[in-house]
Amino acid sequence: MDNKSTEDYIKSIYRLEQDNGTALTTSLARLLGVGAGSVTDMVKKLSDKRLLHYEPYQGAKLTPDGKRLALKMVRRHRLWEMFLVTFLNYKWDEVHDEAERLEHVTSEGLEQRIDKALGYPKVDPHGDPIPTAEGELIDVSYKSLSDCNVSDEGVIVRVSDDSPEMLQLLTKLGLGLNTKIRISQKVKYDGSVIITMGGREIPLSPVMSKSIFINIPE
Amino acid sequence: MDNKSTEDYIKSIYRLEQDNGTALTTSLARLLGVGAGSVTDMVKKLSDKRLLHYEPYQGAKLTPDGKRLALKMVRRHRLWEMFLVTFLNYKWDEVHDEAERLEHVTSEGLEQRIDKALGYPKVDPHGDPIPTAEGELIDVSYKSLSDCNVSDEGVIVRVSDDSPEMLQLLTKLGLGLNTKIRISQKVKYDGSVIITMGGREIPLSPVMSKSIFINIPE
DNA sequence: TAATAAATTTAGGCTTACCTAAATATAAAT
DNA sequence: ATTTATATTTAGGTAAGCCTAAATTTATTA
Ligand SMILES: [Mn+2]
Ligand SMILES: [Mn+2]
Ligand SMILES: [Mn+2]
Ligand SMILES: [Mn+2]
Repeated sequence: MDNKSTEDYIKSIYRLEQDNGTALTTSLARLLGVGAGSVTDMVKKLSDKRLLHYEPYQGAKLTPDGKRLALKMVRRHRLWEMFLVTFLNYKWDEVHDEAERLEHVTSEGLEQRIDKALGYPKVDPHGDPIPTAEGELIDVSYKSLSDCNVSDEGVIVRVSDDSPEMLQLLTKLGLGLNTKIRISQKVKYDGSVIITMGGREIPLSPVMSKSIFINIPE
Repeated sequence: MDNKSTEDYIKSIYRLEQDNGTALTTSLARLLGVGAGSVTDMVKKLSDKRLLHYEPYQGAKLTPDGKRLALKMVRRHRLWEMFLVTFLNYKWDEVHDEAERLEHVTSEGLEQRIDKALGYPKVDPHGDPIPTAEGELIDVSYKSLSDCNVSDEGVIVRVSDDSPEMLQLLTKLGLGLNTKIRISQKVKYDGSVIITMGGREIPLSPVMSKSIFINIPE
């Protein structure tokens, strides 16, 4: 009945299920940093608790209860990230690990007070939407730079938050949420994308350009 | 190697050792809400980790390492309490349980930022001193109302924080930190203490008067 | 001092969340 | 259709942190 493990498993399963339709054992093991055998064990337990459906060899899918829990944890994680940035002067590359721990010791009341103190924010410091208290997640599917075409223009509305190093690099380049940029060239040779921002040309690697999302006004 | 248990044991041992010179098994068990046998187990493990000295039947005493850890946890606990009151509008009777959980997921950096955001506070919302980052605890030994004499006068500087109910009652009576009061009568019959505060007379039970501390200017 | 009571430790068990290695199932390649 | 490779599950174990009940030690009282 450990909170932390259950909650982290459910969050990871949620993510994998969103991306791939199902959460396979090995992907989960990699994401959680545990052995495959451990995952099989745990997934069975979570299935007993009716947080997910488990079909041997086919992976896991969350039940409504599981999804509710996942969204609650995502909400707490993102609220904490926002809170740390807003009230404690954290940078956007420093908040993930802290939130990863704080999310598990957050009461209903604490969640509400953080939400209120922040003025009920809609997105976290990386532009990821914050699920509502009722578990609604507004699915904003922005285009990543690698999916854009030359001369597309817009503001950065979201960046992938899985690498602090990448976030630091963006900061160094002067790129952040709300930065206005334009796609000036797509390099076929290596998949790079070259953008212009305030007159400067900035080349971005394929991985980088998959991690940055912009909103293009029609 | 769980953090939470280790840290809560060490904190409790610290408290018992301060009060009684040693932390006996049964007191610890009562304080932590576990069985006596469990305490014996755990105390041996903590002894192996050199956080305390354990003499069978004689109880436990913290080593310097143990004391350092205890003070670190007390510091984090009290900083969190102060933070919740100052930034999230918690009342003084609502912060203890939250802090009890948050203290275990607090990195060095988070501790520092909370400290800074609060302007390096010296005491928590109950008037308890906050140990410094270096582990210094200024020992302020104020007199409890039950130790005062009739016509003693001063301001409330500390209240015991182990009962939310009691804290709520104080609030209802209009008593808080910095409230100026005077001892108007000591009732021998039942051990009550009657105080005056802003003209009003307020009777306080023996337990209550042992829980309120004032500073009497010479 | 001997008997009794209270506190403490020991012994045997349980659950959770891990691990590793062996067995098995599924998918890919010949 | 086999063989081979990969993914997954099973089996057997471990360490924490807890429990209860029995044994033992220490303290109290007669
Ligand atoms: Mn987490
Ligand atoms: Mn984020
Ligand atoms: Mn605690
Ligand atoms: Mn306090």
